[in-house]
Amino acid sequence: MSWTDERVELLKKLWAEGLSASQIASELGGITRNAVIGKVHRLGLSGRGKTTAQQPKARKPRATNTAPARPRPTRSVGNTALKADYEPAPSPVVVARPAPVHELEIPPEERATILSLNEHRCKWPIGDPTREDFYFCGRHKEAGKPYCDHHADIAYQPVGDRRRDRRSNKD
DNA sequence: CCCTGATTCGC
DNA sequence: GCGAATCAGG
Repeated sequence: MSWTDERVELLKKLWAEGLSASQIASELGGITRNAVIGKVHRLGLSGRGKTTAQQPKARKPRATNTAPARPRPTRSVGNTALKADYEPAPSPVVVARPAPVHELEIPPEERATILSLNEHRCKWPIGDPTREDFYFCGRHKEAGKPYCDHHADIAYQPVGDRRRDRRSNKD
């Protein structure tokens, strides 16, 4: 992708609005946060209020010449599997109905937004996806699974055997 | 570990 | 000009 006028404008706008580089990167799509930051600097609009002012410490040595020895294994961009990749429930037998927001509180620090959601966080949706206060469970889970143990339990109840102890019917 | 922006420098 | 790699920090 290239920096078309449109994309640059959007970048300026979002940056001005205070979005983080990674957020902007995902908004623009097909770009990494590094690209965004790099562009921001080139445009001369860095230093957006508060940031970690950096001091000219010992710069890194860097490869001294045409070093092809640089291992660069397809760096997977942070939050790749989001938005479009989101799957409600892989289970063919049970529909994981997002529970109402009330009764279902995950500590804010543990919640996952579209941006912090990753391979290690539970993708159980909480709340109404159309609302701003929507979020994902986000608790740590085993890699490879979509949900944390708790929510996996709910999502995978066998159809003919699902009504097990619903206790308080909380999430 | 997750994230943030800042900087360097090979391309 | 671009942006990955790296750095420094939260």
